[in-house]
Formats: sequence, C-alpha cells, structure tokens
Amino acid sequence: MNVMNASPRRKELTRLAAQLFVQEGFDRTTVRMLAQEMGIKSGSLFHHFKDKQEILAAVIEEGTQNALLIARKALNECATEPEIRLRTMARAHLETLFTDRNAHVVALFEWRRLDPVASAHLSHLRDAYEALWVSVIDEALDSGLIHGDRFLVSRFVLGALNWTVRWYDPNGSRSPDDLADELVAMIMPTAD
Amino acid sequence: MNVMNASPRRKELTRLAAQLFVQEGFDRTTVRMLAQEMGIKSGSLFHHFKDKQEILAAVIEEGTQNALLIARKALNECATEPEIRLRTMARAHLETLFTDRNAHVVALFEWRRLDPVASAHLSHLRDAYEALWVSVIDEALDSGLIHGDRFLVSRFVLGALNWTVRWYDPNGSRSPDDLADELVAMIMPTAD
DNA sequence: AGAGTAACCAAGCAAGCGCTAGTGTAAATG
DNA sequence: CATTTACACTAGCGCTTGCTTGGTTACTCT
Repeated sequence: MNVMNASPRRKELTRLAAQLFVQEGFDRTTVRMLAQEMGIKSGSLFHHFKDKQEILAAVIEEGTQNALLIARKALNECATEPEIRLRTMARAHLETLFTDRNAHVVALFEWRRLDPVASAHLSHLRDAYEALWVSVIDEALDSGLIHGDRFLVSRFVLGALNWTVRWYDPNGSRSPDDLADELVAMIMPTAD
Repeated sequence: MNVMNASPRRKELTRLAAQLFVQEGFDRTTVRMLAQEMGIKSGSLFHHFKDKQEILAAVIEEGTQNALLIARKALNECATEPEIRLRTMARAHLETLFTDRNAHVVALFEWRRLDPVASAHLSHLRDAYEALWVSVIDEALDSGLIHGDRFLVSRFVLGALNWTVRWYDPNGSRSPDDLADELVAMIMPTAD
C-alpha cells in the first residue's frame, strides 16, 4: 500500500468515498460498496488505503482543509467591514457544504467515527477553522454589530449553518448565498 | 413477542437503548450490547421487540412524544409575550436534550436510520413539534420582536439548538436555560 | 531487453452480525 | 388443579463484514 501518499488516484477515490459517506453514513458504507462505486474490486481498495478508517481520515482531512482554504481565501479577498466579513464566512461555509464538496459534510457529521489517533492528528485543522470563525465573530462583537458571548455566538451560528444539511434543498428557490445572508441578518439588530 | 404494547419492561428497555444509541450510534450498537446493558441475553431481546428497527422506532417515538409533551405543557403554563414564549420553547427543547432524555437526541440524529414505513408513521409527530415552533416564531415575527423568513428562522434556531449536543458540557459553568436565553437574546435586536 | 512498480483481481478467512428455534420456569388466570 | 402468559435461556444458522493472500497485468525507466 501507499504509505500516506497523495497520488491522483487516491484523491479521486477519496472524493467518491466522501459522496457515499454522505449518502449512507460511514458505518453503513461497506468496502464493497466503495469498491463498486470506484469500479474496482473490494480487495483492491487496500492497495490505496490500509484501513477503512484511513479512508474516513482522508475524507475528513480533505474536507476540513478545503473548508479552511476556501474561508481564508474568501476573507483575504473581501472588505474589512465586520458585517461583510461575517457574511463572507457564512457563504464560504455553505459553499463547502453544498457545492460538490461532500467531504466537509463528512468532516462535520462523522468526526466521532474517527479513532482517537486520527482524531488527535486532525483536530488542529478543525481548531484552526473554528479560530477563524471566532476571530470574525470577535470583530463583529467589538464593532457592536452583534452582541453575546463570543464562543456561544460562534457555536450557535455554526450549528445553524451545519444543520442546513438536514433540510436544505439545492433544487429549491433559495441559493446557499441567500441562506447565509438571511442568517447574518437574523442575528443583526440593525438589518432588515 | 408483544405486539406493539407498552409494557413497563419494554419502557425500561427503550430507555436503556436510547442511552446506548446516543453513546455509540444506532449502527454501531449491536443487539448483544443492548442485551448486556439490559442484563439479559441477546435472544431474549426479541421477545420485547420484533426487530432492531423496532427498538429504534420505539426510542424515537418516545423521544419525539416527550419533546412535544414538554413543549406543550411549558407553553400552556407561560405568559403570552412572544419573547417569553420563545425563551420557553428554547428551554424546553434543551431540557429534552440534556436532562436524562437521550431519546430526543436519538430522534434528531438517527432519524435517517428508520425504515420508510416507520418514518412515515412517526413523521406526524415531528411535524406537530415543528409546527409548534413555527407558531411561536410567527408570534415573534408579528410582534416585530424578530425579523426574517418564518421557516428559515425556525430552522436556524432549531439547528443552533440541536448542534449544542455536539459541544455542550453539562458539567461546565453554563446551564441549559442559560444557553436558551443567550440564543434568544442573540436573535433579538432589542436585548442585551 | 530487463527491472521495477503501481494498480488490480480472484478467492476466501475469521469474526461479528441480526435473528430464530426450541426449551425452562415462575407467576398469573381459568 | 390445569392452563396460559411473560420472560428468560441455550445454541446456532445464514449471512455480511473488514481485510489478507498470492498472483497477474500494464506501464515506465534504464
């Protein structure tokens, strides 16, 4: 097997695995289902990954890293007004959840399935992403745009955003950006 | 086996099952684990439930019904001001999530594991609970307490509340009621 | 041409899974 | 007293699971 490499084939397989994990959940996804989706036999899977666990870890790492990258890029490119930065973060978050990036969904909803070692190894990524949120929330708090406890606010906002996966219909009338704007408007006293 | 009855023994077993489902997730919880926790052998389980599925259905039914009951009772006993009613709903929701009522957590996080028949049979309970939320949100909107789309607001609020199970520490410094109040304050322009 | 390597397959093992069949037993019921 | 009912047990069946083994193919690089 390839020792923790990042071959293009493995990248592709990780993407397919993410899709299945979102559809069925990690536990219900068998190695045979994964293999079939990838067009290979189940045994061949273990040439690319040593474990089913390692597949999950790969998906989650990709998902979190991607979310982090997109958020950082979006923040770098946007204005400095706290309100705009808040909106930007919310939009970026929903973008990673809905636009063909199942990996972030897996990262959020299947994190508990990681074994302790992998979880410890990946937690710094998640922490970095959360820190980004807290900093944006802090700016909004300092400027008086919103009010409340910094940790509580960021967790409530993230919770509201993450839960959209459960009910949002991409074919509906509302766009992800729309959702993000509505959420930000909801927690801002001045908007309407 | 008992045909869909509600014997006290079955109630007790359902409570224990809920606890395990929260700890391990439905898929990872084996009938042998359930049996051991209940102090019986795995075969004896199927005297009370015809299926592993039926155990899940029983837990979810109990959880949703309980949440509905508690919310209705709380609303009946509280004042008519929209702000107070909102706070009451949020508190009731967190109460069912944290105070030894694992069933509601299972109802929220393992709903997808229900087979279509059971899901259809129980969905009216969930709808009734959601309707309760929408009505309270509507009152708050009509009175100008908050602003936004009724469905979006209720779903954002529920999302924020449900996600608390992922990070809330019951042994921490904040009480569930505390959380509820902070969330309501966050979405209200006038509060501080 | 020969060596090395990445990707795959066929076959199957050991363990664990949900669930069943048949039996025992003590308490409730006629 | 005879019968039913509720609850538990033992034993194991049939199947699926994650994963291994040993070997084959196709491609690249010297």
